[in-house]
Amino acid sequence: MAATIKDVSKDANVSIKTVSRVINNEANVAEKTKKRVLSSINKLGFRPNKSAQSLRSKRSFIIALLYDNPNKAYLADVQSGIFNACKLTGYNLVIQECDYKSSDLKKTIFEFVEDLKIDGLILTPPLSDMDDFLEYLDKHKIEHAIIAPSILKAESLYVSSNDYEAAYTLTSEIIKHGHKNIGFIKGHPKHSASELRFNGYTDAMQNYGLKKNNSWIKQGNFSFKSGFDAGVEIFNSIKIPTAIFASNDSMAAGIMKSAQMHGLKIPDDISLAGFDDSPIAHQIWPALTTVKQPVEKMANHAAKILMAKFDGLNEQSQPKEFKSELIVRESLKNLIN
Amino acid sequence: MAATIKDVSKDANVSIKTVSRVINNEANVAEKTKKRVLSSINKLGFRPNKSAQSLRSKRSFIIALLYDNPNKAYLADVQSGIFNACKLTGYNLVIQECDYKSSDLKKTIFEFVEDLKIDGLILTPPLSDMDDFLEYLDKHKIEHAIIAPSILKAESLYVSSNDYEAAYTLTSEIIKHGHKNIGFIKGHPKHSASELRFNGYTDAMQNYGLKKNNSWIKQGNFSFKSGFDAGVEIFNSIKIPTAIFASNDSMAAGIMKSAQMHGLKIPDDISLAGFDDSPIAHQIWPALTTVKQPVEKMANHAAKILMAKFDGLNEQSQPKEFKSELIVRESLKNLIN
DNA sequence: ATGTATTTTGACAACGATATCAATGAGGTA
DNA sequence: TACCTCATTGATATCGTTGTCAAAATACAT
Repeated sequence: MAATIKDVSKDANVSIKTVSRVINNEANVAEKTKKRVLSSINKLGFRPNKSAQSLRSKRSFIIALLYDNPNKAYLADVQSGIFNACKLTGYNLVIQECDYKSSDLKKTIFEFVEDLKIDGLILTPPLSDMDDFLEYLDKHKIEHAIIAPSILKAESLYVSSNDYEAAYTLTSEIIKHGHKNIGFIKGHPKHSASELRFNGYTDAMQNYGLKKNNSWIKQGNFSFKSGFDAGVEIFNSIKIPTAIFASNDSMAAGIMKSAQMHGLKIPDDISLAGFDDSPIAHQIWPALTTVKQPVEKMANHAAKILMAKFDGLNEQSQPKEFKSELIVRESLKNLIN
Repeated sequence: MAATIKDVSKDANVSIKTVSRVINNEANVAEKTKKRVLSSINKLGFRPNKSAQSLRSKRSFIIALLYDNPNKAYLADVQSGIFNACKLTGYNLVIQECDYKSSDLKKTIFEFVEDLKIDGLILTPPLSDMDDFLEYLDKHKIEHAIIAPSILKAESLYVSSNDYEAAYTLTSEIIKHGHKNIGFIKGHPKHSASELRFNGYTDAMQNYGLKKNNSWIKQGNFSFKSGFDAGVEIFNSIKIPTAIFASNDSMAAGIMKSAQMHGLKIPDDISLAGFDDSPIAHQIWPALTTVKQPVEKMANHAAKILMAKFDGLNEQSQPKEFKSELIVRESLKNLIN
């Protein structure tokens, strides 16, 4: 039978309350007492009963990851980052898939949080940008950390990446390779990253004095198929660009496939660039020039600042922006010389 | 403030115990009483406090998914299948990444299960085949359902797919396309599927009177890189096969990349086949001939039979074998005529 | 009508922690 | 010594359920 506080208290010859104090690292326990209690805890292999803790103290040491049908690799990275943060602190992770369009999203999540006494949530796009949902969480004092929100509110916990800059840099890189006719595939309209990336592209084009051609700019939704379809449209048009920048790698892979089916060689006939550095970026040939986002690290940090908040630690609580890294691979042709 | 059993019992004018009986669907509650209680529950919006339930009854209505660094798409599918099963029953899902090589795997999982009062586990390969771990779970009466174990024990809960048959069928299909020189890339040695798939290949070759060539048979580990490396080796050898069957799609994609870098055209110079129908199978060009496993359905069923067991339902509890589906795409050339 | 079996119900303890608040002890001051 | 303060400790109530077991109500047989 597992040991209880009572057992420990007897063994250490103190009251159960004192043991509780030690467990919870409360102030005002004499050093000597604390040592004695800790050694009893160790000796008996005592681990607090989480249900009882949770019942009394209304917290569970569980955090939840909320997501809506994201890219699988992205989800796995996020999850892994959070999980590793949890391992350090002893928190557990439950996952909750949800439908951001559902009318009872709020109710579902509220009950989920209440029932499990979830200590806090981690939100991924597109939930990260649902203002009324975020407001609802605030109103009901449901703690949460947001991954990649579009609006960075100082008072909220979030991690973000420099999507705009990275897209600007990547576009510049394409231009520096001598390209002037550059198409763009937009991402999912509900993901804030889509707009940021598009803006990065737009501003770079403008600053280098290049003109955008609207027939080379297509709306996608981050899926392979949407990239493929966009590719088909573009390649069937009268004049095709020399390079296409897709807002993520899946769509870039879709374009690559449509190009290849169209008899176009990459990068000789058309250069491509993606975003995210998902596995597919280097699993196709030629490998994609792309931008690597430290997704796992971001998620890890999101979890850390969330949990730090529970423990009243504030030092780490600053929102943090993570830098992306440009990865130049074979899919981009140098037109100069 | 959320309503408690006490509130309901007052409202329905019964004892709290009777309310508890209704909540738990226990026998021997008069129909009339039950109705009255249910309507009070509804009226007050009562939801049982899980911490209290868990504390008293030692169950949590939580199941856990255990995995060790699998393919990301596979993980996402498994997770999604389980999650959908949970949604129907009101269970929650917590995920636990673990290291199958770790020496304190047992201890970690035991404490995890005890602390959270986890009702049951779902195991994915390679954990599905760790006999001493499974024995340990049995010994400590930790309920679990196993996805794709190699040894199908009648007394345990599992779901499996027909890897052997599917590999046999796919190999036959390759042979029927006129191929005689067929290479094979083995999967991760700790995953039982690896052996089954290899056996399917071996037996098909034998039954069609074809000889295996050991320099075309390479050990991989299901990763893209291991496929790539195997491809490099094979394509650098003096004589190359006309087709290669890789035990999964990632490795097949790896081979494809190495082939393309080697200047080989697919399927004209070399035919390829994979296994799993992961996203990459159709995101590359030419798309891979492969075998589609109903991973999500399998995981869904695993979760269902596990939860059915908790509720004493046995009807659904039969282990179930799921059938894979052959998907012929462009990566396989017909050599006949 | 009576006794017996069975169904239905409720009073109260228990699960294992934390919260409240009062009691104790140590240290300092007059 | 007597008094006060503040750190340390413990007795007991409490969180919201389910488990135990006995009482009450009902059904059934004689």
